[in-house]
Amino acid sequence: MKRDEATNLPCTIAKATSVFGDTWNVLLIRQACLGSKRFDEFQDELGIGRNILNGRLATLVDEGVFTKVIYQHNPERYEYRLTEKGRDAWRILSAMAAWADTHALDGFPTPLVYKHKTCNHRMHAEVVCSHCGDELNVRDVVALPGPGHPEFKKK
Amino acid sequence: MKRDEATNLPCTIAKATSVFGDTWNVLLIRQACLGSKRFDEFQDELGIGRNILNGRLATLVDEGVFTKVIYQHNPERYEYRLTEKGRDAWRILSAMAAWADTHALDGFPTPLVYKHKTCNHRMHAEVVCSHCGDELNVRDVVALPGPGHPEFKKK
DNA sequence: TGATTGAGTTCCAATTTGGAACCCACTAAC
DNA sequence: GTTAGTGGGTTCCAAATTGGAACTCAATCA
Repeated sequence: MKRDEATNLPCTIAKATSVFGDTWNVLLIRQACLGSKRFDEFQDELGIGRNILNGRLATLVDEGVFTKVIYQHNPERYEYRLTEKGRDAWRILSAMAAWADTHALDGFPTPLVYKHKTCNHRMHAEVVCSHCGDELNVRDVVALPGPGHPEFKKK
Repeated sequence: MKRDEATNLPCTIAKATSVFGDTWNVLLIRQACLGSKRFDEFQDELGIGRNILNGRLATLVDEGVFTKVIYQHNPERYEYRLTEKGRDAWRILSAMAAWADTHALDGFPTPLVYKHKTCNHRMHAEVVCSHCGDELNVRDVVALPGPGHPEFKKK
């Protein structure tokens, strides 16, 4: 099975991997969340090859994460802006940041800290239950077939 | 620049991509969160090639997401269990699930629903500010150089 | 007139995939 | 006591995907 056929598993996470299961995609979304918009900006900041960059931007536009917006005619120049889908991806990225801060830094100090403008405090992301607001742990969660599951009829 | 050199960017998200920036890694962690432990289980459920599977399991053990635990001598058989680092990755996966549920399903019904055993309710993940508890939006967050940032001295 | 900018595209060599077949140490079944 | 699994890999190879460098093209700048 190829990586992208995995998208067909009856699982929303698998669907998400078509966007997030690629380092460059994640980093591009990160840069965009931090304010980048232009081809060359992405290229300079990430050091990604121009051909690769071009391909990734195209798939992300395809996926609806970015839109191409013309900002100059003659010659035509486009910039890449996050859609709402793309902006919401920030939640995943900040969950990654929080995870890596506690688990992947091996004692090194964190390179980036985040501030929430709304409450004006330094913060990190927390992933909580939409019902009770408690932080999630694997062992407290059960997955059940939903209406779109192939075996849902089995009830 | 190669994908894995991106890990050196002064960014925790970039560090996280060494684990999450790969479809198979994400899917393997997903399966493990749902209960899988053995080589053949992973292989059957995901349809991943045995050679690829072997490589991914090795890197995930290396990254400290899984531990190899012997469960039978003669011949030796190992199973792959999530470490705490791996278990905490569930938060990222469930944030992905929530995102894909609202953005990547194109109106199809969701294949999987989640229940929180603690409060006994159907739920989805929400990503919130650790200080005020409000759901995060990109525009409300600023990133600032932290103690580990190369330009921190610039203050 | 000649450089520069912005956004790509083309080419090619090197790496990474994925599939299939093979291996090895045992155990169970006939 | 031979044959058929089982569990966890490894090897081989062809095909796809990378990444780097060079090239294009239209327009502007000095």
